[in-house]
Amino acid sequence: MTMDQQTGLMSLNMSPFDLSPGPDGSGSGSGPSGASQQYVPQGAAYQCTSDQQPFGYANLDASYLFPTGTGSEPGTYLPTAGNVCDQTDTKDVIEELCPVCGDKVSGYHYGLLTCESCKGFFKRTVQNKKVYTCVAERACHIDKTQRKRCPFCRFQKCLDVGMKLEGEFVVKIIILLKFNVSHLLRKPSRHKFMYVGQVSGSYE
DNA sequence: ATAGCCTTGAGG
DNA sequence: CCTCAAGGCTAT
Repeated sequence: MTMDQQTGLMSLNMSPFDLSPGPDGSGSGSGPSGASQQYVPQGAAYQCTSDQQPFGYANLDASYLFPTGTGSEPGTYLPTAGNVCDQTDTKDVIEELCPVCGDKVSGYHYGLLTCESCKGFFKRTVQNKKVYTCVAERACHIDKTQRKRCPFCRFQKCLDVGMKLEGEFVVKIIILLKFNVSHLLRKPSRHKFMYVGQVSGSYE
């Protein structure tokens, strides 16, 4: 493997790959193309338990998870189809917000409702095999105004909330992760292998 | 590099 | 034919 691949994989592997299926076990790997408006992304990390700060990623903005405000102020997050907290029917009333940065969503992209910029960012990152580094502690706050500041944490958050590509490319990434990256880490992440299991299973 | 807009193609 | 998501294009 080339050095370029290695660094890329290291970058990917630093993200918490907890894309395990939701409680309904619907993690079949079916893509958004086959999804209706009921499509629920598999972003387990963003589901609701009151004490959830999974895996110690402080950049998971708690205000996105557990809104306490009225929802009237800009940037306030309320549950949407992309965030399966005990949903009331706020969807019809409140403009949907990107689970990554809180910007206005433009549709389903890579598995869930996101804004146009995060869609493009995710696309560029994956297609160009971008390798980012975080100058802080991989826990940067990501919102609409600060999303440009740390692409590492932004991409990490994209993965956290459940953005994913479909098809062969993902399988290749998973295989590479499984066979080439785990040994590079002193402490392999169990979450990574949860992800591997889910995705590889869907292609059996 | 980012983000908004446009084009394309697949599926219903 | 319509809708929607992926990818392309381009101004910033």
